Amino acid sequence: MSLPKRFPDRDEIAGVRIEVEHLEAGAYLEAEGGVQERRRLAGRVMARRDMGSAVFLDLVDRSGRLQIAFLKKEVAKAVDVKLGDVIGVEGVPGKTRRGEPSLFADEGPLLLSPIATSLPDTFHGMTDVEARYRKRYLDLLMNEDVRGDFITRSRMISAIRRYLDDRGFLEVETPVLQPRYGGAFARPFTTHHNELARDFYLRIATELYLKRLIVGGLERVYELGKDFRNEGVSFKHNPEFTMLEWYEAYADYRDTMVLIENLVADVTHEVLGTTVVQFRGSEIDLKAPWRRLKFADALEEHGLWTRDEAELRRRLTERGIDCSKDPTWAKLADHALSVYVEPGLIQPTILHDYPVELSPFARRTDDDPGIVERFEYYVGGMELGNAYSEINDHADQAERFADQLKDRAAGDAEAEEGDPDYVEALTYGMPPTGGLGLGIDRLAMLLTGRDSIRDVVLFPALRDRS
RNA sequence: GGGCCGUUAGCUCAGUCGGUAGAGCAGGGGACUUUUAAUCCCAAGGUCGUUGGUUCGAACCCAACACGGCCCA
Repeated sequence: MSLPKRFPDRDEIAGVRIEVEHLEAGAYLEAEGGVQERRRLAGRVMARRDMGSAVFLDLVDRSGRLQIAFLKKEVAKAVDVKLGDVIGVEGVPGKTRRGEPSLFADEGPLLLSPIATSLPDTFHGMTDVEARYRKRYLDLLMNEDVRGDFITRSRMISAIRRYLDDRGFLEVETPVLQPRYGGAFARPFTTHHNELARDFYLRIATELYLKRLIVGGLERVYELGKDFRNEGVSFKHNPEFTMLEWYEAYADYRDTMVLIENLVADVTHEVLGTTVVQFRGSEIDLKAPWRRLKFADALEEHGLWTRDEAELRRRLTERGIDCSKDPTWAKLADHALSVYVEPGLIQPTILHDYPVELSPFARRTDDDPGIVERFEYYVGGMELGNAYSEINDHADQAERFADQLKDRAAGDAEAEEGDPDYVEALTYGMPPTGGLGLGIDRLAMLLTGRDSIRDVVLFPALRDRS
């Protein structure tokens, strides 16, 4: 026997539920003239209450859950479905005598796809964290809140696209396979192209390609896609993660600050109906404007602002910090920041004016050549992203790459390798440009109130179970 | 990398002092005229994460390993 290949003219369960909301107990949904309305629903059977000559099913689709009532004896006797079957039903919407919104089916359900195994416990759901990640389809099926979180994530992403599209940004796609990697401090994944007989890196950022497009005159571009970093896994790190980068010609980092704080606030309000979120035990308000804090002031608050490498190392070591893996001043300052400053940045904070050593693509400030026009923005003690006024002078950029190579020689494996092809692009001239990156998974954590990136990534990276 | 915790039926969990495996839900069979985790009866369901060790005997004690979680670095 062949099962149906389609179930046309389907209604959404949530919509039917709203339609019957106003009815009295025991009433049916009627159109003008007293004719009973009919609706067609499809979904998964998530509960069954069998009375013998009356059968009740709970049917679940993406939008919600509704009871299906089979009250005619012959029909009820023929209802042969088990928990987890995918069925289609047709009937009259209404409320039972006890007031439960229901679809009253006058014929048996149409089996669309039978379950060949058993669903997890429908009362306790699936709670084993490892099982939830490995069999996400069951997690989504059994846990409505999980389903809701991924719907929230999806809405958030489309709202971000809409926000940028409406402001004249062009969505573009640049290579995932790159002959050189750059645009961030991270170790890459390596792969091999057989025909071209060469290795490629999976991108760690889209930055250098997107800025070539600014050279090319596209003026406002963004890319929303996966980056890959061959690093540890934690509550805020997954080896592949979703990143938004945008570049805006004729803007500087102050313009970018205003754009990002408004984007996050507006997108959050559009998705959640409020700018207030709960995250890791804190109530956080994402509405603009956000607090501004200078990098140097942030470290000075903790008595850690000095440009002297030995002195900074001494102060950190004095406090019990292991600096053995921090070969440069830049690494030490970054370490100090992540230990003493970041965890305290709970309400949205724009940390700006970074030391030049940490920022190989950012333009120097007018006042101090050791400081660059760069900011990172933090919420809930977590970095959401990074932005700067982009270097558009080829000689300056070449010099920064050279400085990075010195750091590399000093033992910093994450320092930039340089990219002569990118420097060449800059020799053709690039308009002054503001650029920004935003960690999409981390923003999704904030909007869903989840503590772990694994709860907002559908299929998080796990070890093999051998 | 370190510490702690966990891993028993498809799922959620018990398992006492080391004496040979239990429940609920799901699945199978049956009863039942409006149920809400419906209820009731019957039968079935297991490589106790893996590998070693101790012991007359190990789900339980010991070691290593695997996977996961939390905390620390």
